[in-house]
Amino acid sequence: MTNDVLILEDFMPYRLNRLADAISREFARIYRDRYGLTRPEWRTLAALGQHGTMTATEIGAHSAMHKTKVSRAVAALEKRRWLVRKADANDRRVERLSLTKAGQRVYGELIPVAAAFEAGMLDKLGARQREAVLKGLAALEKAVLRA
Amino acid sequence: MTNDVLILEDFMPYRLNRLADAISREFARIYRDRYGLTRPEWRTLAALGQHGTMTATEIGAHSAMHKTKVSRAVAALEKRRWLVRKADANDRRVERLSLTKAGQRVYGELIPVAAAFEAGMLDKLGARQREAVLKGLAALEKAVLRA
DNA sequence: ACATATTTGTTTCATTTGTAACCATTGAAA
DNA sequence: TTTCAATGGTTACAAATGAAACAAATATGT
Repeated sequence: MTNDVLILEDFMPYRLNRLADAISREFARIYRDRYGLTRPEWRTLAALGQHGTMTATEIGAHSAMHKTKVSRAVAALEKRRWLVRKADANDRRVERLSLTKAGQRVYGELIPVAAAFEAGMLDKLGARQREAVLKGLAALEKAVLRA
Repeated sequence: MTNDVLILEDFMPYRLNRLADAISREFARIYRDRYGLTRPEWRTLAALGQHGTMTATEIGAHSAMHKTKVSRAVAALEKRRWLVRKADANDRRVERLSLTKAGQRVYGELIPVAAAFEAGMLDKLGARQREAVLKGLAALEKAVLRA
C-alpha cells in the first residue's frame, strides 16, 4: 500500500538536513564573527588541533571534506600564519601540516566555545531525550556512513 | 573543568552535518539522475505536491529554503512546464503556484521512490534504534528549530 | 630499467549559493 | 490623500563549491 503524498516535514533526509543546517549555521556565525573563519577552515583547524600533524588527505578523511575544500582552507590558514607546511622526507608529494602557535591559540580559544555551544544545545533536552539523540545518531552513523 | 581538545567526530554539529550531507547526497543522486532535478527543485516539487497551491514565500517556509533558491527553483520548474503561476486576485505581489499535470506525474513517481529510500535507511536499524532516532530527532527539532 | 598506473595536491572552469540592491505592490500613519 | 514602511519576489554581483584536468611524485608490473 503505497501512499500518494509525502509529508516533507516527516521525511528523514529533509529533517536531518534542516536540523544540521540550522545548527551548523548558528555555530558558524560564532567562528565567522570572531575569527573570520569559513566552515572548511574551522574544520581544518579542528582536525589539526586534535591530531597535531596531518596531511591534506588525512584532514579530508577526518573531517568529511572534499580535497579542494581542504586545499583552499589550508591555503587560507597558511596565509594567516595559523598553520605551516613541512615537506615529508619520505614522500615528496605529501606535506605535513600543523598549527603554528597562533593557530593553536585560536584553536584553544575555540574549544570551550564549541563545548559550550554543544552543551547549550543538549541542555535544552531532558536526560531521556539526550540519550535518544546520542543513541539515534550513533545508530544512523553506523547504518549510513560507510556501512 | 574545560577540556583542551575537541573530538571532532563526537561534536554534535559536525556529526549531524556529516550524516545529513551523506544521506542527502545519496538521495539527491536519485532525483538528479532520473529527472535532472536540483535539491531546491525537488523540495519545491515536494512542497507543492503536498500542499497543492502555495506562494513562493510559503514554499520557502515549508521547505526551509532561502527565497532566492525558491525563486530560481520555481523558474526552472516553470520552464519545464511542471508548474504554473497564477495571479492572486487580492494581492498582485503574490503568485499562486501549483503543479501542472506533468509536474504532478513526476511528483507521483517520486513519492514511492522517496518512501523506499527512507524505508531502506530505517530498515538497517533495529526497532529500538529506530525508536531512538525518531525520538531524538523530534527532541532536537523542538529544542533547536525555533519551535 | 622502463613504461604505466596511482596517489597527492593544486588549479581551472562552470554551477550554486547568499547578500544586498532592486521593483512593484500593499499597508499604516499622518 | 500623501508619505513612509513593510512585504513578495526577482536580479546582480561576489563568494563558495565540485567536477575535471593537471603537475609532480611514487608505486607497480614487465
